[in-house]
Amino acid sequence: MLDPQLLRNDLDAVTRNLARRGYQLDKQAFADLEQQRKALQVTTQELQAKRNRLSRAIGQAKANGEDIEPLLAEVSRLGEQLKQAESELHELQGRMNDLAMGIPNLLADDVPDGRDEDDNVEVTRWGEPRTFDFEPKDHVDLGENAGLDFATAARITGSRFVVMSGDLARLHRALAQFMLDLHTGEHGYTEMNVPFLVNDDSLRGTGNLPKFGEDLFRLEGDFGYSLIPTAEVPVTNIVRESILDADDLPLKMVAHTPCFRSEAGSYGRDTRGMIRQHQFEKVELVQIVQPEHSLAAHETLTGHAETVLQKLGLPYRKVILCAGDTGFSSRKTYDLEVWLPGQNAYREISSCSNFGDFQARRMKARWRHPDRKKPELVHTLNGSGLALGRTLVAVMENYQNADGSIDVPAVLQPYMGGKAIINSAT
RNA sequence: GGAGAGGUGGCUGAGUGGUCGAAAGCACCGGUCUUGAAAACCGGCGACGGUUUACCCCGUCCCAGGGUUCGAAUCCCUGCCUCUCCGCCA
Repeated sequence: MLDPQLLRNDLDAVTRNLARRGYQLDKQAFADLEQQRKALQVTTQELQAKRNRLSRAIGQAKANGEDIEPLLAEVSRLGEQLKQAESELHELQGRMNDLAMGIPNLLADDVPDGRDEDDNVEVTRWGEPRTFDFEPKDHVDLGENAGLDFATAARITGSRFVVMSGDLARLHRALAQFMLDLHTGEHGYTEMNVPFLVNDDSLRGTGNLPKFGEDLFRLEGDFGYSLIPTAEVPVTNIVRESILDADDLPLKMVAHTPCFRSEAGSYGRDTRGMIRQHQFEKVELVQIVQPEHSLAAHETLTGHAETVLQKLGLPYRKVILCAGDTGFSSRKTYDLEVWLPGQNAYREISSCSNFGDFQARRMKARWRHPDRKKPELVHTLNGSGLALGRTLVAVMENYQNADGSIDVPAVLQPYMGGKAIINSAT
């Protein structure tokens, strides 16, 4: 949510910034609502003040044994009027809140202009895509008889699921272990294990609701819960409705969770293989920081995700998302795109965002500045470190041999019982 | 699933219809004292919103949402959560 003061006092600047995303804020409608709100709130509060005064007078008169009938008569006339004003105000505030909850975050100044992913700007590139002396396969072909089974998953559940088995299942697990150990051991994150089902307040807090409900899997029945689309939701909401001390910050948390996405609206995209699944796993980095540190934290957090790729020896590039491609809640986002020989392209494997105070305001997540009295909003950030399914794909495709076997990257071998190669015919 | 108890400020915890936004303690902040610190003493100390240059003032908030009443932390209803006992269960 944006700062309501900013919406009132600098509506033009807000509108201009949002327009960069292609979001059109109806300035006039908002200004009209705001004017109504102001008038209605003032009269309502005046009525309330009068009611309170008279009620106190009744209490005193009663205590003194005086006649309270005249006072009762006066206050009874207020009742209907007040009830009316209160419910109108309530309704109006609800409408304004709904409107505010649907407005995306303001973009950081250095976010480049652009409409969609084609306008994202490359920042850096790491590693050289390997040149093969044979025609490299993609992970689907490589996994065909080696432990990636899409047909069985389709029978068990449906499309966009996979069954992994044997060494590939273990490699997938090894990746998770490796990433968790790296982030906890070298990057200073605390490992968290969190619920995979969340309530609507949490989803509103991170910005998945009210606008993106169709992307979620929602439970039927009495529980109004949804499957998490990312660990960002439960982990960030750890600080919802709390006031943190300055020395609690920064909070750096890492969690390995499954992620569930309906992928509504992406029918026909990436239908082959493991790139876009309804269920995948991810190691997620989340930071809760003091506002003045979020810019720097965004860079280091992205660096932590990059370190995973570097240690795995996977070529990648880092891009900054353009205005039109930056997510609803984000001020600024870097994507890491890993090289996939099977697609002959760089594909997203991590997304690292700075949300500023946008999520914090929705969550009422605050901290106390040691020199200032009032609680202030924290800043939140997160990034994939990394998406496991896609990392498995990247390892398979980048480390494949002509005979279809796959070398195990050195850093993963300890997690594979020392195995240096899998899917070997011999 | 059954029975019972309870959810009050950063924390503990009093408060069962009328100046209660709420006693007290802890924590925290300022001051006195001290070479310094501690202790002691004095004072301050909730959040959000409206109005305002500011002070003031006003409103809302005692889990959430409804209701009763001139007036609700206090009474009623619904939901959520916590604890205890029993049952069941990985």
